[in-house]
Amino acid sequence: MARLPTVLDVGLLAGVSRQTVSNVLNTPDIVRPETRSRVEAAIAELGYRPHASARRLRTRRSSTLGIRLDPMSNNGISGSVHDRFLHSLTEGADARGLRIMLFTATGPDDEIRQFRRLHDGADVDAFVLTSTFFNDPRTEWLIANGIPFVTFGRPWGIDDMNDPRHLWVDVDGRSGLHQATAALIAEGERRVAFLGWPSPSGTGDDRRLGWREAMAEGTDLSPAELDELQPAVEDGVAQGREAIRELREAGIPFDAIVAASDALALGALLVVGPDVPVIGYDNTPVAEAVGLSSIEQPLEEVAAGALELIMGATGSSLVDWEADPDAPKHRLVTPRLIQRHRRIT
Amino acid sequence: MARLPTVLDVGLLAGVSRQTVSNVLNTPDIVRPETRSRVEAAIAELGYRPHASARRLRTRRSSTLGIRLDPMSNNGISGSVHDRFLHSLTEGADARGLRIMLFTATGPDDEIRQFRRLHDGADVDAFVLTSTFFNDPRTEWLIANGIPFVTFGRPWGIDDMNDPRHLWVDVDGRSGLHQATAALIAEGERRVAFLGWPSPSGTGDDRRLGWREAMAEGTDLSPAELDELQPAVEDGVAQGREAIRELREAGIPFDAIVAASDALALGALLVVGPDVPVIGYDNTPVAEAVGLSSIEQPLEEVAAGALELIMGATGSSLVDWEADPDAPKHRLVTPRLIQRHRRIT
DNA sequence: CTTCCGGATTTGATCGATCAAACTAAGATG
DNA sequence: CATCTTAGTTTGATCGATCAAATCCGGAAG
Repeated sequence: MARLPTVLDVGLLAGVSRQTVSNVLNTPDIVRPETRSRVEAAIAELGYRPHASARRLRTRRSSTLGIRLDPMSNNGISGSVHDRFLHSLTEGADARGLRIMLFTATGPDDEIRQFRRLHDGADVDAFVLTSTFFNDPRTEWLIANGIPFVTFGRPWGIDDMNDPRHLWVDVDGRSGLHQATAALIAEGERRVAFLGWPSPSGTGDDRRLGWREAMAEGTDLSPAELDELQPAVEDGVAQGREAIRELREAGIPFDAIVAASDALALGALLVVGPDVPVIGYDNTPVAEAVGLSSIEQPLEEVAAGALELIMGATGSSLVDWEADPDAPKHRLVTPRLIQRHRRIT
Repeated sequence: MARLPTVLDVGLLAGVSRQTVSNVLNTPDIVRPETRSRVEAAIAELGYRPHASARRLRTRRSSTLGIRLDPMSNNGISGSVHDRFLHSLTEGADARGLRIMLFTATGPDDEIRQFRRLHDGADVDAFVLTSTFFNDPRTEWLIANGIPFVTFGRPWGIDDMNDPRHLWVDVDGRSGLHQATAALIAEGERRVAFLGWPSPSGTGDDRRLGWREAMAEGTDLSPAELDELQPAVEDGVAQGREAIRELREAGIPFDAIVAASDALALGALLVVGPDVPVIGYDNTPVAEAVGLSSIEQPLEEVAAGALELIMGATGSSLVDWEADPDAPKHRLVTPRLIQRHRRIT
């Protein structure tokens, strides 16, 4: 195979220098229109493609975002969330001329090792983190090392959610649970239980709060009664099933259930039978398949928001925070309730 | 932040030249052990990381594989297959010092455009393709342009499945359906229907064949009777439901169903009730959640196989086929049946 | 008519690594 | 003792692009 054409070849054909070709590619507005079109014709004729590595070496920018592929999350049910987010992110990145590079890690420490490797090797400019948790060492490390990143998930446990060095996008789970709970109350249910995760869990506590608020607004249950109606277990179908079974055996009556995840909701479904309404969270394929109502997260919007925060509204290079301190630093998007009718007993 | 250390800095500290540092990194065996450990100490002390782009520019190798992120496949149910494959692939790649770069495309033509962009830009060395289909233009183009690739899926519709220029790994769906069908026959079922996809479909026809063979071996049904028992519809829960409904309305009796996908199987489940056994394909989270028996594809093995075919048993650079014409060119792995008991009516 | 200005373009240097060839020193060979 | 070999290491050139500074040129200003 012949050598691929370079800026020099294009320049020779168009009768200009390499730099002018480079200018046509990067700063077209400073090139005379006539020259520009001549260069563009030459590019097309030769089928020229810029050599990404050469450009990266010189500019010290990779135009690539790194993202860790989650370890097959728990039961696989909510894996579709990460999957959908990743897909939207890749599409949005493509549209901006960015690339997405994947990696895996065995835990937070290993992930930090990967951060260093990929960043120092100039493989990626910035990282997108998912599943943030309390006192996440990853974000601390990235901030300390001045490496740009954006998280899908709020900086739970940090005093200042508005730290300008920590960009984040998140879904307002509190609103989601509020919607779900309010919808059940509107249908006449009174004792709506919340099947959630053990505290502290940023996401879990936030969702629980939405439920409590809706209950306080729409029912006359006392705080003590609410406390009884909020079993907390690790995520999973089996765990959800057991939790609801125990709630029932403890003699605590409930009319309906809202859950922190579809996996928990499914576990609940397997216990309560068709007459007790259950609402899940994440709107996974499983929820759709069994006819489970669920909260849909607008992941396209989350992905678009992540890109906007880190690369600007339409840019393909990092936003310079020093220069533009007023740029937005986070975004909270609102999920919505998807109502379905049941197909499982 | 200070400038990152380079090979030169490491060499200065260790008292050797840049090239010796490079040799320690790439061909350690030609460096005197004593020198090597001195260099390694310097590397550790400075926290040196090779600049990936510089290396790529010089070597013309990116040590990166490109893979298209599938457009949210059909109903999202079987999306988990691609997801799991991608995960295994990324882990295997990490272990070899390779990276995975994602991209999306709106269709085969657009995907070919991306191939050219990523390959000419030296972003990736090779591609991993999924979901191959009849007369796939992508593989033709890649072969014509001499770009290395491996497919997850056989080259359906091509005369020569052993074309050494087309590396592939696939799961033996025929064996999977044979297992499922034989298991049902062993349990005493006789009229086992096959709910599949319209022909021609490489994967679909292959799976159907496994069913027919098992039926021919284990029952006395005539070919004409079998023809009646194989409805074919596009993939999807609704389509599966309708197909089985029509089969029933047509007055064609059946005792059990094997399906070409979990989505179709789930559709069937919604019609037949708890007494008719149904077996799906892909062992998705949905199957697990509703207690649907299904065929599990060993995706770790598929991913490992893909890497081995293209990079050699443990290598991190492309296998040179000219030099080693006897290297394996494809691999067929066997799936296995997962038996469950039903949770849906 | 000369000088200055600014837009358009070109030239020289550089990013960080590896390749290819040259060099060095110690041991083997005749 | 001079020459050859070879393992180990160094030097010069290069990959393809962009940055920074220099050059060119036509028109406005004095």
